[in-house]
Amino acid sequence: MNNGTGYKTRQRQAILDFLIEKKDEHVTVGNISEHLEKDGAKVGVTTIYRHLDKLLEQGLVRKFTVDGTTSACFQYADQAEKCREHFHLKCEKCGRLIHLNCSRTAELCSHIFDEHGFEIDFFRTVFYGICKECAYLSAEE
Amino acid sequence: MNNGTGYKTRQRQAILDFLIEKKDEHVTVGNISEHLEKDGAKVGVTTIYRHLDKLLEQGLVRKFTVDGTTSACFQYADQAEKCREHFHLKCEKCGRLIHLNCSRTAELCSHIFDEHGFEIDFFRTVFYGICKECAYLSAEE
DNA sequence: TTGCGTGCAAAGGTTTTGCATGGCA
DNA sequence: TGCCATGCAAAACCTTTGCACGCAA
Repeated sequence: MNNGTGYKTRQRQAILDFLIEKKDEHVTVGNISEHLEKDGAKVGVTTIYRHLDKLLEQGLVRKFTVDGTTSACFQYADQAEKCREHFHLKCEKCGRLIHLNCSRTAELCSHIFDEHGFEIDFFRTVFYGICKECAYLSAEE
Repeated sequence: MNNGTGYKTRQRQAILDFLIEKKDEHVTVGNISEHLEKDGAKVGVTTIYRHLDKLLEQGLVRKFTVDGTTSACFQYADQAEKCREHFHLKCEKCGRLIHLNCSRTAELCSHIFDEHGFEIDFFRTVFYGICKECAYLSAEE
């Protein structure tokens, strides 16, 4: 049986390494391409897109869109399995991804399912907003 | 003094009418263009983009991006104000957008702000999942 | 008449697809 | 060897810009 990761290739490893290195921030295809080229390990953008699609399916990366930007953002999904049980908050200013471990969200989820008949996809759903630090910084100005 | 609305033209009116008609939904430039063409009141996309930019400046429409979509979404601002108070559920199967008017979500939001210091952007945040109808249909098979 | 509004065509950027070649297993 | 992976080129999109012409005031 295939585990779905396909062949081990230089390209796949380079992309994954970069995503893991930048796991605390989100990166675009442009970022990946640029970085790998500087590293002397150039990978065609087509390949990058195709690997990101696969990683997305496997739940190893998450994909976001950020207002005001043109290209999609990707971020390594650390502890992917655990992330199916909680929500994620994405700060629209600093781009930080916060894992919200809070029983109240689980309750809301059950409520939405029981009363509204809607089953939430934890992996895909992201709360966008402004984090504490960024709110503080902008209030200072 | 200029009120910033510019000349009254057929095109501006047609775009505004459509935005108001669809005030409960997110519409894209493609939606607007398509609709106006079917209506026999075709407006060039360039003009649509330019008007949306102006309406944005005047605060008459809101612009945002939704995960999983390629083009920007716009919504008439009147209704948009109401949409700041509730969450949106998007079915991953049928694509339907549901406005969730439920006090429990407001409570969760206050909780997240008070306890976790994160201010949710209602406008951008969308819950992805499977709606009642689609769950029922797929269970039947 | 004046100057903004309009829309075609073209450009710029992101993402996808076709296809021949390369490389893992 | 048998597939999958790769990457170039081209296509498909979305959005913006340049420019000549149209039209509201």
